[in-house]
Formats: sequence, structure tokens, C-alpha cells
Amino acid sequence: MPNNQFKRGELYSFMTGKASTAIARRLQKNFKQSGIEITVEQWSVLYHLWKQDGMSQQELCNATFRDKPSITRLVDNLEKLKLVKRVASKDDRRMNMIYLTEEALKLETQTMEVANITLNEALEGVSTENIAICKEVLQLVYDNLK
Amino acid sequence: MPNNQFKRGELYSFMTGKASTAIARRLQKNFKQSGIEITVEQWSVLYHLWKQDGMSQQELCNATFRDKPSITRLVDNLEKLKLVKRVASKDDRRMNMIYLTEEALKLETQTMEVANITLNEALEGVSTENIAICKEVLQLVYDNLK
DNA sequence: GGCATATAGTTAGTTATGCAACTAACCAAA
DNA sequence: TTTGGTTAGTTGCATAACTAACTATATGCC
Repeated sequence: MPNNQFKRGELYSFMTGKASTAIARRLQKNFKQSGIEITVEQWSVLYHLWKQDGMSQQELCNATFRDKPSITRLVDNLEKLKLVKRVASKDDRRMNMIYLTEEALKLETQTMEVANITLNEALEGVSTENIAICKEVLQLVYDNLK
Repeated sequence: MPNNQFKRGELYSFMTGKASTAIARRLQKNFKQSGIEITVEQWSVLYHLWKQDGMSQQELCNATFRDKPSITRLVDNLEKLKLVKRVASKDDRRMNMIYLTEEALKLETQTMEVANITLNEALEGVSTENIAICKEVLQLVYDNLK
């Protein structure tokens, strides 16, 4: 059990996720400054749809690590913003396939640029090796708990 | 600029903070299973008060990386639960000093035990060196953006 | 003392999250 | 085909977050 001797402070910094909160806040701020009027949560949904358009809500739940009500409401808001459309599946009428609108397609390049800038701000001064190790640890933590 | 060549997937896993979300959810679940009826956010405030009782709300903002309205409402809810008390400072009447109640003092040992168990679940299979590197990276990210 | 400014905290409005309960559609076994 | 269980999505309720605007107190400069 090599992990039993963790001290409180270490524990706490892991628990709270200050780093990811800080990244999300900065991304939101950078979106705003670029005149992009979406939330980072909405962006995280669009992100997966840019990779693969026409996902079901359940697939978006898995992809974004959110529960079903969260996705329902995010899709609600994205629909209000005319960025996505719900289309009932022909094969299985329980399912909504979520499709990007023209306007959402246009957002991809611009938002990804802002996201990359934000990430570079965040990772300034961090070595490539350590970033890789950090990613690996976070992935393991996620796998341990999901 | 060693960080410019990041690929989307890497970027995204950093952005979303799935690992910290997963830890927070697991901690909440473990609290519930132990019969502890507080939220992880409330716990994070109590955590700092256990270290130093009688902090002001502004100090709690800095410590927990939350804004003032968030702390106002967390303290509201903690007061409703009779876990803390607001006491107006004599030196500066703008300030509320937040004090733990007897009941909150009793919660420390039990919740810290649950938190330690949760952390061990999360970090199972991760080497001590890599945990240290990961912490270091997250701290740097936080410092870059805060 | 009096006025401008800064700081501590609150309130209001919108968005997001988690949980539980619900509806609708699908599916498989009797 | 009917019944019972499962899956996809929605709704209601409570908590929490960010922004902006607000009140009240303190401070510093004239």
C-alpha cells in the first residue's frame, strides 16, 4: 500500500481539482474575449460532435462523463442557441441523434484555436515528459473510479 | 514553444478534468455510504476551518479557490446545518469570522478517514514518483492561470 | 470633517450538476 | 400477444458556480 501515507495537503489538492477549474475559467474568459458566446460545458459537447456528428445523447453522456439529465439540458440550451438539432432516430425512436447546425460547424476552427491558446497558457514551463506523466496519472485515476 | 504541438485529445482531457470530477463524485458517494450528510463542497470549506478556525469569508474564498457569492451560500448552507457560525469581527465590522460548531469538530476525524480511503481508491496502481510529478504539474498549471 | 475609493459580504439571474422519479419505446420470454 | 425488464430521454428538486450589481464599512487624501 504505497499510497496510504498521503498527507492532508496532498490529498486536498487532488480532491479539489483547482487546476482543472482554473483551466475551465480561463477558457471561458478567453471565449468571451474572442466574442464566442458559449459556455465551456456547451463547448465540450460541441467538441465531440465535431469529431463525430450525429451522436445520441447517451453517447454524449459517455463521451463527456456527464449524466443524462445534464446532457438533456445542455442539448436544450444548445438547441436554443441554434447550434444543434435533435433528430429522432429511425431505427430506435427512443434515441435522439444530435446534429450540428451550419453555425456550429463554423465555430470549430475559432474555438479550437482559443482552446489551444488556453492550453499553452496553462502548460507554460511544464516539460513534455511531465505532461505525459500527468496525463497518464489522471487517466489511471479516472479508470480506477469510473 | 514546446507545448504548441498538442493534439486535440490531449488538450481535451486536460480541459475537462474528468479525474477530479470522478474523485469528487466518489468522495460524495463514500460520504453518503458512511452516513455523512454534507456535500463535497461543504466539506472543502470545513477542511480549511479544521486547519484554522475563525477564517473570514474572503480567506475562505482564497483557500478554496471560489468566488465570494459561492462562499456566501456555502456558509449559508453550513449555518443551516448548524456546522458553522458567522461572527462579525470586532476589528472590522465588514468581516464575518466563520467558526466551527461542536458538531462540525466531531466530523473531522470521520470525514478525513473517508477522504483518505477515497484517495487510495483513486491512486491505486499509481507510483509515488508519478503522483509527485502529477501534483507538481497541476500546481504549475494553477500558478500559471490563477 | 468630508469625499473618493477600496474592501467584505449579499442578492439576483442564468447555467450546470447530481439524484430520484417518471414516460416512452424496445425486447425477450411465456 | 401480453407481460416484465431494460434502455433513452425528460422533469423536478436541491446544491453549486459565475457575473454583475448592490449595501455597508473602512481607509486615505484633501
